[in-house]
Amino acid sequence: MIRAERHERILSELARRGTVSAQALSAELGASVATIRRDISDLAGRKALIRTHGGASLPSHREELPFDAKLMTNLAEKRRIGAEAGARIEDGTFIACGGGTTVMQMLPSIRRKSLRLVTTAINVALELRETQSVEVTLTGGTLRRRTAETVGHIAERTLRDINIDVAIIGVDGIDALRGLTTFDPNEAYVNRVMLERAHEVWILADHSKFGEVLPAVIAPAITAARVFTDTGTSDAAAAPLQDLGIEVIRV
Amino acid sequence: MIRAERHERILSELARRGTVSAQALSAELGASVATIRRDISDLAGRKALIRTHGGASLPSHREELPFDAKLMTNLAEKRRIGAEAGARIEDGTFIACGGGTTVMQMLPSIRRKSLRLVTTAINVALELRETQSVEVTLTGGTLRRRTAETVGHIAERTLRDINIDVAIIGVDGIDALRGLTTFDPNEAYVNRVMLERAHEVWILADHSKFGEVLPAVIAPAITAARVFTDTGTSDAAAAPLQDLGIEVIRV
DNA sequence: ATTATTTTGAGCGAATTTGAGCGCCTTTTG
DNA sequence: CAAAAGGCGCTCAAATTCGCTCAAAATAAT
Repeated sequence: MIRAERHERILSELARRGTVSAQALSAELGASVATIRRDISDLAGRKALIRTHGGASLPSHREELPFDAKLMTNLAEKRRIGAEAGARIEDGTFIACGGGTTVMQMLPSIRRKSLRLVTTAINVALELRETQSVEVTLTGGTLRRRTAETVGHIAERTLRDINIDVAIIGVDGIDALRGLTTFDPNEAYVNRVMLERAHEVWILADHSKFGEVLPAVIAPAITAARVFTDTGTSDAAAAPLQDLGIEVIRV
Repeated sequence: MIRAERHERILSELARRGTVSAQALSAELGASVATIRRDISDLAGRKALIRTHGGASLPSHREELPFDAKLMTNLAEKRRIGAEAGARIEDGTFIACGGGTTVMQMLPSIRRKSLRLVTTAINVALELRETQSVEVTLTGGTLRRRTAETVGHIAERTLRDINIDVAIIGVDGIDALRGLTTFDPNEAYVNRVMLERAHEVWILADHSKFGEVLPAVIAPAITAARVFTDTGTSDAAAAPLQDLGIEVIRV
């Protein structure tokens, strides 16, 4: 295992558990305690975590950090989900997407494709800025601080003027009976418009999102859609969706 | 296996896993470690990945913004110009701005103000993301790679629906006879709309911009406007503008 | 078919990383 | 409060990886 991978897994564990011991990491990652301690020192130098006696803990002010805790949770799963969805996109497609953490993990795969993309998220725009083969359009609108996504009537109107081939959205809750949900009503509404305007809908959701029902409703029921998730999603969780005729892709 | 195919597989593995070791790739692709290392070097040269000891990791494309302060010419002047313009903005104003390097230097001084701002530039949005007191709206539109600004009919339409108090734009060329100019025609046009929609126009231009005439015309003639520049701008350069009744503020 | 060019794999010294050992220090526990 | 336990910083040797050269192999050109 190379250093970068250990660093990533340390941050991922940290995001999940809040604190980690060098001992435990050593056992989990199969590296000596000395190496783990060196890694922790490296990451502490980058302010990605706080070094503590015996291990490390999450930094206090998450906002200013290079590694967002939410981005690091279930990172490996999100990568696989994103890569799988990205690999299935065909050249020439017109894509719409938001800025969820799983959607972000899709971007490395679409960088080599030739397509057009409209997004509400400045993160996505930034990440694809250098990519020659992808034409990026921003919806515009009011900027939400928490997610760096744009919402409101401007975003909505932009989307209504575009014929989208595939809408790819990450959701915070997916439930066969209660539909797709998220935290912010404004974002939910923009996502809903995206779904309405799209010929095809792909949903990215890691296993932790299944059965979750959150306040803001994107879609009250799931109809035609492809759901991408990880192998951590049980058959029992996937079955209700498949009964609705929805394709569930587990990677 | 041909080289292009290996490159493709390496990038695809990287998208899936986030990091890869040369060892693992060698086994998976059936090529020697030496060849894999050469491939990684090639891809690193194209900035498609980051070479690390023992393998490679995904690149982060977010830190290569054109507004890197280190690369900026006349930085000190731009800071003074931006600070002066920012200081003159009153609370409650509705501002429009682009994303020029000088405009970026204005942002620190508007952090503490309470105002609304519409911008074409994702950098501005990103910079003000954490600022509670400033409500940020993005115009949306097609993303220009070089400047990270949005242009086109979407940006234009957003601006046409807003009554702007002050439009603050950085220009690449300012000349009393030939007007305001910049490099990109698309950006020039969006800036023109911004000027039309604004009750007041403030122009930020360091001394190097005076007398410059560039291909894309923002405004063929300068009418009512305030020009902010540095003390490096000579009286001779400022006089023609002042003769037109334009206020030139040198800081 | 033969020659020229490019690509690949292996070998080797240099550089980097890793893991273990050993006093010293911090935390815990009785 | 003192002793024990565990963690830290440090050094050093072993293990890996790197950069480089060179010959074999594959590919392209004549």
